[in-house]
Amino acid sequence: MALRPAADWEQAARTALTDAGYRAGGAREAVVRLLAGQDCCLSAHEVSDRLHESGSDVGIASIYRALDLLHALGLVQRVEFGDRAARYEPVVPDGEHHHHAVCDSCGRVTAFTDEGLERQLEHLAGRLRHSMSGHDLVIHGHCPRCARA
Amino acid sequence: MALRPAADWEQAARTALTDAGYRAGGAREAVVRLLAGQDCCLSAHEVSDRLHESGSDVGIASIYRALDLLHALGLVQRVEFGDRAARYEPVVPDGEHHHHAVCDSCGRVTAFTDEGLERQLEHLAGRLRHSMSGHDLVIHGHCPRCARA
DNA sequence: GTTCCTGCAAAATTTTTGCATCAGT
DNA sequence: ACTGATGCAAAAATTTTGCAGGAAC
Repeated sequence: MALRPAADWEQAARTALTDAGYRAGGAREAVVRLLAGQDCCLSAHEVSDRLHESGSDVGIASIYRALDLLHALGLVQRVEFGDRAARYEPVVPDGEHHHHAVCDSCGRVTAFTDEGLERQLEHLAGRLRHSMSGHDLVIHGHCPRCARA
Repeated sequence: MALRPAADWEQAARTALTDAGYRAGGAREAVVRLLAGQDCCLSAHEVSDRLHESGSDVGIASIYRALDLLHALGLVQRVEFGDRAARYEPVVPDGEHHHHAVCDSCGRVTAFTDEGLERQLEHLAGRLRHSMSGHDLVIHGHCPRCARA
């Protein structure tokens, strides 16, 4: 299942940041560029590693600050898999939203979408009279490969 | 929405622990007793606070060990709300499963159940050929009280 | 030139582990 | 008695914050 990364999320994020009065520094820029090329979530540590691999020596504090800001602006979603590390992934406005199935054996993460599920969640939020700015569903179990073993 | 706590979860948990060869120590016993009287999730810190309030001076390490063990045995479920603290709640076998809506304003947590959602998740896991030992859905948004403001 | 951004280092939080001691079987 | 359970303290992992220097506007 190839979930395409946000083709123009990068530009949208930059515009949103500028519009909100933020300047274009090197660290935040690098984080935005990295996330834009990503089709699933990354932890702060993973962001740091990848940036260092590509020669961008961005401090971990700046990464956390960038991710916090992007989250506050609704540009990234925060996901937690139960391993005590927050992960972040781009949010495509009006675009597809995906969820994650995590294999408790090998750690493999399978992203998936389901239109019916999204509708059901909207319906649920309505029933609870709870507005919904986002949602985070994680299925735990065993991936096809590990289940066979 | 009064989600009844697991009436006999406490006994079931004790049996499961004994059957798995674990001894009945004071710390784990206290954690099990506290969780049994709980209808929603508690963080390790909250467990510690409540136990100390009721006079049980249980070390935080033992609480984490007890929660880890209960989780490994499938007796408690782990939930994360995005505030970097894992929460734990009893799992009632074959019983209802509930999810959580978290208010990003006031932090209030609303637990809810939805039979249709459960069915849909089973269906989804089947489609992904991913076994499902548990799942964790968190809706973020504003509770009725905060949405009005 | 002012103000925000960045990186380092230190701190705060949450969770895990080592180890000596204690308790359950 | 043997072995697992517990508590303390130290360590580890993740995230946040203070601050001085540098960059964007």
